[in-house]
Parts: sequence; structure tokens; C-alpha cells
Amino acid sequence: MNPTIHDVARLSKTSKSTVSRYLNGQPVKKRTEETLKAAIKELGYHPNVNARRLVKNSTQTIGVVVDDISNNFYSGILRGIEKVANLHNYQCVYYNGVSHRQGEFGFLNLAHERQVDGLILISFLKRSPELFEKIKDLSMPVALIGDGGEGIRDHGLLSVDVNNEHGIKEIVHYLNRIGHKEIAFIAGPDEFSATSQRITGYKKALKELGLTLQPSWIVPSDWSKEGGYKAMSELINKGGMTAVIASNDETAIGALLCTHELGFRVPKHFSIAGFDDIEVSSWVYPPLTTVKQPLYQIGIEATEGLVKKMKNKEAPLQGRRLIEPNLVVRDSCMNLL
Amino acid sequence: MNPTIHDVARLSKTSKSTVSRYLNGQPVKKRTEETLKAAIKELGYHPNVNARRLVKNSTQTIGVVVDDISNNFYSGILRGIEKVANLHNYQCVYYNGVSHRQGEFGFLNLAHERQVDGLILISFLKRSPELFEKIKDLSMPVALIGDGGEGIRDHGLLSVDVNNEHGIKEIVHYLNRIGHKEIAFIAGPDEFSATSQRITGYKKALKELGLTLQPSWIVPSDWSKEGGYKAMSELINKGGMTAVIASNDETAIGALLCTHELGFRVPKHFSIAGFDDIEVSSWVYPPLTTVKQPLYQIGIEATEGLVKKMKNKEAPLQGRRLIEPNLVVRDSCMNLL
DNA sequence: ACAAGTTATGCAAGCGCTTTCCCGAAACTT
DNA sequence: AAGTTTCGGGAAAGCGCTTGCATAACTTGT
Repeated sequence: MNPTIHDVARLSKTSKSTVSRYLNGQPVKKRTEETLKAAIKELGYHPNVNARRLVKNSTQTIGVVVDDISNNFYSGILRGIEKVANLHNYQCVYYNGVSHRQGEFGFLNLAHERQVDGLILISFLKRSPELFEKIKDLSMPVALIGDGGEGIRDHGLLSVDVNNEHGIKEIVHYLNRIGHKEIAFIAGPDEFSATSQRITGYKKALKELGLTLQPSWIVPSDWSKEGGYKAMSELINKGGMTAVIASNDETAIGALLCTHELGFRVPKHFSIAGFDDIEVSSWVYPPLTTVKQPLYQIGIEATEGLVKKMKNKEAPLQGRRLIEPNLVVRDSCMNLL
Repeated sequence: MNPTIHDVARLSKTSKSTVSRYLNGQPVKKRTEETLKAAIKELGYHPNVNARRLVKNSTQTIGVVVDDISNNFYSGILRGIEKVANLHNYQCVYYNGVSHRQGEFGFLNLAHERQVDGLILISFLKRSPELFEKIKDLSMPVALIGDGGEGIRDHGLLSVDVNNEHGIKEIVHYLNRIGHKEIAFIAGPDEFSATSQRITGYKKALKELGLTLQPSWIVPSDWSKEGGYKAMSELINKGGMTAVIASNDETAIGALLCTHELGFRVPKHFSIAGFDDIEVSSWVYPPLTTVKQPLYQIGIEATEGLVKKMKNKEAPLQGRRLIEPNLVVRDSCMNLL
């Protein structure tokens, strides 16, 4: 059996309370401190986490809900979360399920059965209002990653997302700086909040630059390589553009493929840019100019906010935090000047 | 405050003991069962995990030690582990650190400070004998993923790995079936146990097929794309082979790149095969013929073994388990017949 | 040197559950 | 119907820790 606090007290001829207080950083006499330290070392004592958690009424656990845990895209975020959680002596428990769809609230188990101290919900889909109700009922600190929905402020939650609008703007501006005026856009699926934000960014940037918006140059797609392929072939049929921005890298890679198969060259005939900066973006030919999503950073910030709230229930920090993505210039866009 | 077992007892006019027994599946009278069920429902009662864990003296936690948690290669394994762990109501806590190097035993914290019930060590590097000593001292169920080292059997551990030797044999045989007789091999770095196993598979397969082994056709590399590029250019200089097997997909993709850049075509001038079946293998041109590592399955099996041991300390299951990888034929190898 | 103030320490209760022990009720036996 | 066995349920102890309260041990000021 492992030594208990009682053993330490006996060996050091003090009491359990003193040992406990010493372990929790409360002041003790120099002499007692030394005796205690010696006793703890001799016994190889480590406080029992279960006992401690029982009295403190906390599991030291953060519940993390991910739409699709097998999607590698999320792993950067998860690493960020783990990092901060561990730093503050929390552990994470993952729940793989949809946190957005109507009536899909299986993740509430984490709160009731696992009794987590706080929750991080990751989903880039638009969230239902019902979700916010459920969250409020939990009366537990919750951080949202991805779409914060409308009710962030009203509901007193923390939400972290990437600044999609700004990210796309950066690419458009960059393309324009290197001489492009005819820029098309391959959008993502409607259910994602990022989709409309990125479209907005695209439109606003065109306006800022005084370029005319061709509605037919915004073609919807589905984040997939195949979708990108199809969208690109449509665009090539329409013709007229010198550059194409895809809503994510996978789509961009599909577009790349299509372009090549139709006998065109990138960036000679078409400049193509992506969004996300996934690992393979630098592997394809030509290496993709894209916008890096600071996923790790997003995970970090959400968790830091959550932890602060968990440690101090009165903490005020809330609201929407937008992380700035940054442009990664590689070789898939040609300088026309 | 949340309802406690005491509240349930009072509301149902029974005692804490009865409630507890009912919750733990022990027999109760039909009538009591109904009263209890009703009371539990009415109160929305959920047993407090901390209290339960305290008396059971178990954290219901598995410690998972990964060499490099940011390496996406591991995520399949981790998903398998999480899956089984959750199924059995365990949660995982990750430790990102080297579990192999001399003197690097930071992961022991998991055992002492976090008080995990069991440990899974993931590393494909060769393990030091010292590691096995440390593990034995823990007197805690431990499963190894990757190199099991020598002492598996002596130390009574469970070890799960992929059958590297067999995987490479399969490719060689496949290549031979489609007419290849001159097959070169790009090996991985020495520190990995898989490296020697794969080389062995390569050599044995050649022997089985009566092909002559050209020592200079085994060129060492470092798992990286750049390494693959370099190795391939060496091989092309030497010349004479019709096919090249790379020790992993990333290397194979580097080799692919090199081949193209030197003006050759795959699979026309060289057939190239990989190992792992990472996501991008099907994205490159031509899609890579490779051997799929059943990472998810590896995670599953290791965890199942561990859980069995944790639930029943007397469980005998131990030893080395080898999971069979399987050939994935795509377009990077040409049929010469 | 002594009262008053300050700080360190010990005692005991209690966190919410499981489990042993024992008793009373029900189910069997004859 | 009385005696024997079986079994469900209650009381209480205990898991290892924290913490409020009371007391003991030091400081400090005069």
C-alpha cells in the first residue's frame, strides 16, 4: 500500500493537518518543513489524487467535444488544449460527437457522468440556439472553438475562432499586389460558419481594391479534393480569371490536379491559393500559397480562458476572441507584374 | 449542490447501502428497485466519481506515453486507445516524452503523481533494458506499442507491433508476381526496431524468390521526404533496378519526386512502393502502392489487453502480439508481364 | 518580564461513496 | 405451526484528504 498523509505525520511527529498545509503551500516553521520534507522523501509519499479531488469536489478534468475526432485537422487544436491543460494539472477527456445538430447532446454525459470541471466544444459548423440553452443549464465553464453563434455575449461564454474574413482578405490583397485583378473563389459548404465569413472577406476585399465582383466566379464546393476538382473545371469553363482562391487546401489541391489534367500549368495559366496550411500543402507541386490557421494557438487560447474561469468562478473573461491567420507564400501564385 | 446517495436513500426510504448496492448491480427486491429507480430519476442523481474512485482506490485512468505527440503518425493509434478506454469507462492522460532514451523516464510521473491504473508506452525506437527495470518497479499493468525489446516475456508485459517483416515480404512478392526481379530497398534509420525487421523481410523475401541480393541496393535513409529524394538519386546513379521499395511512404514520396525531377516516369521507368499508407499516399501522382499499417487496430489490441489486466490483476495475457499489415495496390508499380 | 498580538499546529468533522457485519423478514423444511 | 435456512437491507466504519476551530507556541512592544 502507498504511504498516506497519516504515515508522513507519524514519521515526522506532526499532524495530518500540518502535512496537508505544508503540501498546499501554507506557511510552516522552518524546522517542521525540514522534518516533513525528510519524511516525505523517505516514504516516497505522493498525495492521493482521488482523496484530494473528493474534498475539493473537482475532477481536475476538462471535457473536450469534437465533431469528428478522426479528422486530423483537429489535432493541432487538441495538442494546444492538452498542452495548457497539463500545464495547469488538468486532464482531458474526449467525446466524439456532434455538438451542433438539433437534438444531439450526447456530450452532456461528460458533465453528468464524468463530472468534468469544464467543457470545450469544438465545431466549425453553425451552432443551434438550443445548444446555448443546454450549456446554460449546465452552469459550468464552457469554451467554444469555432463558430460562436449569436448568443456568445448574452450567454457569457468564451469563444475562439480564426479570423476567416481577414484571412481571405489577406490573400486577395496579396494576389492583387502581384498583379491579379480577375480572382475567382471556391467556397465551402453552407453549414460551416467559416464559409460565409470567407465569402464576406472575399467580397469586401474586392470592394476595397475596386475590383468588380463576378457572382458566377463564386462557386460552392464541399472542402474535398474531388469537390475542388469539379469546382475548378467549372471555373475553367467559365474562363477569364487569372487566380483562384480555394476555401481550404484540400479543395485547392483538387483544383491543382484538375488544372494540370486539363493541360494547364500552375501558376503559369492559373494562380491557385488555399486556406489552412495543412501538411501536404508544401508537398504538392507547386507548393501551395495559403493561409495558415493557427490551430495550436486556438487550442491554447480557449483552454487558457477556460482554466482561468475554472480556477476562479468569478473571473470575467468572456466573449469572442479572433485569432489572426497568416499568409504563407509558396509557389502557386504568379507575379504578373 | 448535486444530490448524493444519501438524498436518494432518504427519498426512497431505504439506506445508503441499498442504493449503493443497487447501483453496483447487486440484487435488490423488485419493489425496492422501483422505488430507487424513481428516486434517482426524480433527483437526477449521478454517483460522484471522486468518492467512488477514492474507495475503489483507482483513478480509472490510463497513462499514454508517446514519443512525439505532435507526430500525426500516432493519431490512429491514439484513436484506437481512446476508443477502447472509453468503452470500459477509463480515461486517458497523455505524456509527451521519450520513453526509450537512457535516463529519460519522466513518464514515471504519470504513475506517481497522476496515479494512473495502467500505462501504454508507444515508441518505435529500440528500447533500453533499463526501461524494463523501471517498469517492473512500478508493479502496474503496462502495455508496449512498437518495439517490445528483448525482455517482453521475462518481464511479463504485453507488447503489440505490426509485422514489419511480413509487410515487406508481401510487397517483394507482389512486385515479383508482376514481373520484377531487380528490386532495391531504401531503409530507415538504425534506431528504429522496424528498420532491421523490414530489412530482414526484404532479404528473406529475395531469398524465397531466388533473387540475388545486391548489398549496394539497400540504401539507408531517415524516413523523410528529403531523405527519400537523396536515396533515390543514389539508386538511380547505381542503376539496374526496375523497382524500389521505400521503408515508409514519406520516403517513397521523396523518391517519387526525385524520379520525376530527373526526367523519369513512375511507374514506367521505376516502380516505387511505400510503407504505412498515410493519407497523402493516395493524393500523390501516381497514387502509391504501399502497405497499410493497422494503427487503429494496434491501439485497440494494446488497450484491450491492458484493460483486461487492470480489471483482473490475475489475468495471464501477455507476450508479443503482431498485427498483420496489408498490401494496398495503387498505381505506382508497373506490371512487366 | 508580561500582556497583547501574531502565527503555527493539532483535533475532529466531513467530502460521498463502498463494504463488512449483523439483524430481521421471508422462504423454506419437516 | 414451529424450526431452520436464505437473503435483503440498515448501521457504521473507513477510503485519504482538507479545513474550521481551538489551543499552543512564538513575537513584539512597553
